[in-house]
Amino acid sequence: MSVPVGRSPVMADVARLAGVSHQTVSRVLNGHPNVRAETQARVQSAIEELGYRRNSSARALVTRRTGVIGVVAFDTTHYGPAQTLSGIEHAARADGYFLSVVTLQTVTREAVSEAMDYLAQQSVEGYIVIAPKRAVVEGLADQPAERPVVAVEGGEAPDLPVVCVDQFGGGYLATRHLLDLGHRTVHHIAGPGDWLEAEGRIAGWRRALEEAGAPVPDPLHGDWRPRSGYRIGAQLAEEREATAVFVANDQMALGALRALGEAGVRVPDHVSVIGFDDIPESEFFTPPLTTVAQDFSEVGRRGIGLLIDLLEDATDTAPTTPARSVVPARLVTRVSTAPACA
Amino acid sequence: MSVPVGRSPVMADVARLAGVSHQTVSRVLNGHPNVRAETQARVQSAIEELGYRRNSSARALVTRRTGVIGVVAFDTTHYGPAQTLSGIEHAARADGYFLSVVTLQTVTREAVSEAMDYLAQQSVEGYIVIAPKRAVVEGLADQPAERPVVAVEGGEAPDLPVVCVDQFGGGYLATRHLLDLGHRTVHHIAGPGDWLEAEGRIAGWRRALEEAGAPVPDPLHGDWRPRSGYRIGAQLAEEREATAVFVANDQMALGALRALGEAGVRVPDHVSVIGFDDIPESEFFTPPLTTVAQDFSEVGRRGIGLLIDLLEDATDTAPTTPARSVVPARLVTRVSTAPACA
DNA sequence: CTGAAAGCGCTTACAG
DNA sequence: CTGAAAGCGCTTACAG
Repeated sequence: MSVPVGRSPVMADVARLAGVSHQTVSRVLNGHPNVRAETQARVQSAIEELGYRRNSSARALVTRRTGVIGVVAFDTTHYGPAQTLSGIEHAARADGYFLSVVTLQTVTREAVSEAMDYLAQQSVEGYIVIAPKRAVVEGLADQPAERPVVAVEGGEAPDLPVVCVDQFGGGYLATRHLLDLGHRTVHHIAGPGDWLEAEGRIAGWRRALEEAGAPVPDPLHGDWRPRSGYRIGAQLAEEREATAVFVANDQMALGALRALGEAGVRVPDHVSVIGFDDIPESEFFTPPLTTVAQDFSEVGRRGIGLLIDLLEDATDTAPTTPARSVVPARLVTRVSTAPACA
Repeated sequence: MSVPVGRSPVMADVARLAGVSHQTVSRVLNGHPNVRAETQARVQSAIEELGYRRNSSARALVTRRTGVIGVVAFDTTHYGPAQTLSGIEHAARADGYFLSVVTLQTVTREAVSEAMDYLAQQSVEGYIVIAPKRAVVEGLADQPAERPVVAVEGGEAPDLPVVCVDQFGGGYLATRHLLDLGHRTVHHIAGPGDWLEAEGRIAGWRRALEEAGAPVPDPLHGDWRPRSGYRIGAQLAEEREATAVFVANDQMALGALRALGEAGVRVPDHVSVIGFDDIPESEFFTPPLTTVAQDFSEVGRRGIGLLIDLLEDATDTAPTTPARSVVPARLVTRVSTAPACA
């Protein structure tokens, strides 16, 4: 054995065993064409015999590429962000990149820039930031940004490449569905005002209403959690005005469904309810929830695709307008929506 | 400016600006004590002026430490794993480590060892593997394992340090709760047979039943998803035998609740149902679900703690028995369980 | 097709 | 308290 015990083998060990120089080993490892087939085979078997593995730090030091993408996500009892993260990871790995992840508890501009700073210590090549709030996106645009950044779920970010689901289209779709069912108007339990997804869904809802010449009630803001949907649902039940409610996510819809049920309001007989997200549970709500599905995996894929383009594009000509990719939303019809009572 | 445009500053640039050698800069950066306060201040301000950031690859090359922990998680529409990952991340960052994450679609021995291989390319210092199936844990023990590995959710792993929630205790708690309510016995909708969590919960359930001298029905296996709970719930409703059902997770409990409701079986009047996980939705199920909560953040924290101990322990004396840390489960009483009808 | 030389940007002994 | 020297393990021109 030419490798001392207790030390992992280095390129020179492989070279010695194969009877070549370490440059030749490097060539083989990097798929360089100018290596004789026989030499290549000898090197390969030396690599396997030794269980050699290239030192990534040494390689990164000279190539100036770490192959690491930094991801800023946030702490989630929510379905969407978790799915998005997973989509990002799969896409990154398929392209041979590594993912270094920081998850945030609070979604503030400061927390995000702190997270990016932390990741910078690890020499990430670029960032994917899940940026669901306006302040975060704006903070992102302010960053010195020596590395490319792609915002995911970032609404219409000012100066950043963005991938997001078509929240506006989803809100429009949901509302249109209810109007088509003959409802005079549609009430809206919205997300918190500073979330871009909430904004987009509100805008789509409003547009559909306006197009139809329907009255536009004030949106009622929850905090995404079931409890807030419950509270607002109870209020709606008491007012006895709404016949159709578009809820900005399935968790709040669950709460609303429960409040309605407790108040003796039957869904969909008395009131139609539609959600947003299509979480795995919503099919088994009481009643099974009509909702709007988002393709989170696709969002992840496109986000990584965009970032890698930025990373690998030789054409370093700064694009006049940053790329922007919008994934369509899709209506999932179940039984919580029905025609308006005549 | 002593730094050419277009190149990020290196230690030598800082040294030049501060009028010292680059070793002194290194000392300041590493908090080495023997640096004159005045020198240190000069170096610090040079660092800030230049916006200098240490090259992590160069550093890792010589220290042989990357500060990166590899995490193998799996694709999750499930609540628990996502929370666990988040707990791991926070704990790691608090200790100054980075997390490189691979998420798996399929939980097989091969997929896990492939993922670990992928992470090895990045020179991770150790691994945290979320290993919820027996085959995975066993595969882990077989690994060459040049780096420390901690299994999370790994039941009673043969030869690995493990952190997990007390599934047995949780199953026992749930069953005991139902027996204490006067039920003659408790039926069990279990998870898939090859999942360690499912096994642990079954064992706890069985023990509670046996201790009470209650009959032990066959456990009915679902696949964790709502639909399987629905199917089994419908079957139970038809048989009209069960008065109390312990369901191995909240998602299946949701399905069961729905099937029971459709069959006209009232919960908890006719049948009591208890779940496991305490997902955010379960409080708003119909009816709100009594369940068993797991502290996923604590699992993540302990997992990282264990791994870092392994990484940093100077006392390299191989412990005779690998560490094992069990996080208790906790009963959350809501309204889906009630005393047995007399 | 292959090897000798230089260098990436740090840290670690070793002097002083 | 501080600096000159060596070296971590690779890749990249440069020769041949």
